[in-house]
Amino acid sequence: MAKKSPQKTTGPKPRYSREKIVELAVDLADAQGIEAVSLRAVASSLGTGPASLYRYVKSYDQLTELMVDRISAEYDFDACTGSAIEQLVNIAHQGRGIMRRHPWVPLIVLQKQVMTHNSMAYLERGLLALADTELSAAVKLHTIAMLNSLTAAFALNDQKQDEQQEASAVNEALQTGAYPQLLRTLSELKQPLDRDDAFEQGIRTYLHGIGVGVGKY
Amino acid sequence: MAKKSPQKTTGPKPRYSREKIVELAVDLADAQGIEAVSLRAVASSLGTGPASLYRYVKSYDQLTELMVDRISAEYDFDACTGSAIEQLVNIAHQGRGIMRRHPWVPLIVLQKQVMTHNSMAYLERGLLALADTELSAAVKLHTIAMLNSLTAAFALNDQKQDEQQEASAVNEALQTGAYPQLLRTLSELKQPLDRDDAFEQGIRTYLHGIGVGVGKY
DNA sequence: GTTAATTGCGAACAGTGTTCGCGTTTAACT
DNA sequence: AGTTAAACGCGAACACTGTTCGCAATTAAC
Repeated sequence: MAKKSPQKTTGPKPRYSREKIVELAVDLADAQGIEAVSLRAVASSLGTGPASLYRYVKSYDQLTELMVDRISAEYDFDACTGSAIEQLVNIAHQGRGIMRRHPWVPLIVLQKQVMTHNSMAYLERGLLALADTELSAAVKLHTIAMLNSLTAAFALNDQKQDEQQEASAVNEALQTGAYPQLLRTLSELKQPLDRDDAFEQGIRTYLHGIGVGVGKY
Repeated sequence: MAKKSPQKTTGPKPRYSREKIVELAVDLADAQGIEAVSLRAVASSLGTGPASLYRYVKSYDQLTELMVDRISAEYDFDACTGSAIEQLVNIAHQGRGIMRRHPWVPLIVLQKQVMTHNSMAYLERGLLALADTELSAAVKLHTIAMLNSLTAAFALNDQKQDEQQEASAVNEALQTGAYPQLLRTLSELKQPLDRDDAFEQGIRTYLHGIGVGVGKY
């Protein structure tokens, strides 16, 4: 029942480690954005060249998956109590926090099916919350997948909101009168919308619509 | 009231055109994926080098935005009738079809705020559908943005579903007993879920939850 | 005919992920 | 103790990428 050692026989002791590499990559991504995470940058922050990393990581793509897996450890699933909906909302809320701390996460989880331990634990915990519902297996899986995707999509919209630059070309186009509704709506804008509320309400009603809330507790 | 000509005075006539470039780029992306769309590839399918494209396009990023703008012309907004929800569901349904034909679209719209003509027309049409509701301006804008994001997120999940590879490492992990819910749910899977229905229902209940359906018609 | 603006684009630059091959280290097996 | 074989470290190179520069060619206006 050894953990993982087909043979740990010969060869020099590894000078680095997968964990350390992923940690440095995450730090780099948090500090300077995911586009700053190149194998060269990670390797050089480790004091070596890019080729060395391939002893610990199969490809750049795998590195990004491992990065997602690492931050997925930040979930605290013990804190999820209450009804099925309440548990899932809690998970989503935590996810939102995580994606705020690590803005590069949403794009990765949206495009790749990450199947590493912590990501599977996320799935597992979501399914546990749905265990007592009447939903079919297929719907359960779909629900958890969408929970994660929704959180990510929302996080990306937050980012777009923050870095929104009003290009003068857009303003010109608005003045042509081609977009009356848009022009009017923009002029009616007063306060900028509580995005935390909108998120929680969006998640809650989405889950309710799927039928998570039928046999509530 | 000339359209756009500060001066169209001197110089040789352009040999190519922005439209043709974007068209070729879209064709390439449809046929071989967005990763096959490099400036070199587009240029060479045009019979020239990459530097030539910069007379028509500011950057690779702008090219991708123009690509999205081009496929956004495939929306038929005249076909949207009925209540506010019904109109938005129709738009979302069209978006789903578009993103199925052009699988590279979701990732771009999720990460960039595309503000070109056809994309603004999408926004405009969505706001028109919401014009008679009691929603605040901020909520209206947020609703249309989420409509687009939801469609894209769903499309990406479809893609993941299709190209899902069962890595043997994952199966091993399942057999360890660390993920009982996941194991059980996967074994209970019978039919694979009608994703078209799930999409439409998801959109519909999401919109309803926001309050689009209150003053229905 | 001169001038000035615009286009086409080869060449080069700085960057990327990835592979190869060789030297070195280590442990196991004679 | 000597041999063998597996694992590690990593410089060098490869095939790409987006982007910039500079200059020749073209065109229209003065």
